[in-house]
Amino acid sequence: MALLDTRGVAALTMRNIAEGLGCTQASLYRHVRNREELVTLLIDRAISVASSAPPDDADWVGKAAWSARLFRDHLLRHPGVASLLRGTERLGPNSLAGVQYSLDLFIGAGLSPRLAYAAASSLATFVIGSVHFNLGLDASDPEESRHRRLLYRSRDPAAFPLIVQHADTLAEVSGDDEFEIGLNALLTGFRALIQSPDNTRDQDADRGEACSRS
Amino acid sequence: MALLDTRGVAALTMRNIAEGLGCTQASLYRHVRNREELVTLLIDRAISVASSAPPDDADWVGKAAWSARLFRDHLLRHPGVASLLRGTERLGPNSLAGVQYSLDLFIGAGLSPRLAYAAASSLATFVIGSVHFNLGLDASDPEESRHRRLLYRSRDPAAFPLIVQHADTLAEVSGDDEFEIGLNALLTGFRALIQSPDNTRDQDADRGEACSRS
DNA sequence: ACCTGAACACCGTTCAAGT
DNA sequence: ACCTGAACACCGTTCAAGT
Repeated sequence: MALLDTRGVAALTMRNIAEGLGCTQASLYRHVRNREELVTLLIDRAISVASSAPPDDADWVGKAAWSARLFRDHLLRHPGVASLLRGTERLGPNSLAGVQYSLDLFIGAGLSPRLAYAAASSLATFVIGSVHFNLGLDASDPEESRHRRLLYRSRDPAAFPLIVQHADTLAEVSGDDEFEIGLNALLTGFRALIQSPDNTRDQDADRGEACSRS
Repeated sequence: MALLDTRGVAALTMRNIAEGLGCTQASLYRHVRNREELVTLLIDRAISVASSAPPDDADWVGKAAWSARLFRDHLLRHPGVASLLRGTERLGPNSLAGVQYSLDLFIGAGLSPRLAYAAASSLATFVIGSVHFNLGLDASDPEESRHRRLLYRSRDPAAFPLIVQHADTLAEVSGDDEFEIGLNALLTGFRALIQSPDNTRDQDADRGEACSRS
């Protein structure tokens, strides 16, 4: 039932689902406990993406970047799916397949299982967050840049001097640009993590950075 | 009206808001067009966070990390706010103040305005996405790790060998760990971006606009 | 100008009653 | 066992009518 692509997330009601399946809304509760459970099942099924493998001659950075772009493109093509993605869904089989793949990649690159898991989670967080950020904007794509330029230009120069000064430049930065630069930075950071000592093996002794919170 | 903290996002209905304000639901539409407009106004007001400045003796990496952690802690303390955050809200004055601050930081560090903007956006994307990922989990914090361990352990070893093999290690990685490692990687990547040539000035900016200034 | 009461068209969920 | 019809308690939004 990935036909929320056609009418959007707002139309994904129990009544509409039942109509599409040719039964009444009450019947759905015989197969599913909540609407939330139905959504969880739907989401995991909709993430049958990373099936196409990255080019085999690429290094691990290239493969990670390739998969991340593939995942992002898939979500951008199916905004309804993306708007339903929360963090609780790491349990479905398709999500776990993604975790398994990432672990394989990052452990093979030299990270400890712990760091590989954290790196994979960070990457997924960034990809999903990046799509969330650009959800309502792609529809108004041609107007979007102009709108942002006008918004930035008309701010108070005393309060936001840099925004006003560079309004034209900032307005031209697309969601793709942001994603590519962030993706690159993340992978560069992972590579640095590998090259530094003490991180290829797991020892949860405190590292240089202060990780403590209040 | 940040009293969605007490009852959660599901209770943020026009009827409840009106009751809290001592009027009827219909009256709200005299001051606001949609529920969405009300939410947008509410969100920007709820992001009056970064008011406390980072320590002045830190370098730009330290300041960026400090602000990112501050923002994340604020969102974790107010889950209702975080669950309403989408990407469309960069227009409010408080959000723009965050953009202005980040631009100041990254341009001062040596990035071009374009890259500084993309870096700031990536960082915000990561912070917000990280909070989204951990939203429903912090409540069940004590049980969460055990639950994940059991889930990972019971998977099919043929399909998810690495997950099963390292189940105990992976289950112990907390949301804080993931965030710290991703944050570190992002900032490391930004630093590498600065040190590489050709990035401190804007290449494809042929316009007369000055792109770097004191 | 601002507010009210009442309605409209929805929503998720439940439940006795059918077969 | 599975489905149905009808109801319940909500929701966002609108609008004639008040003051």
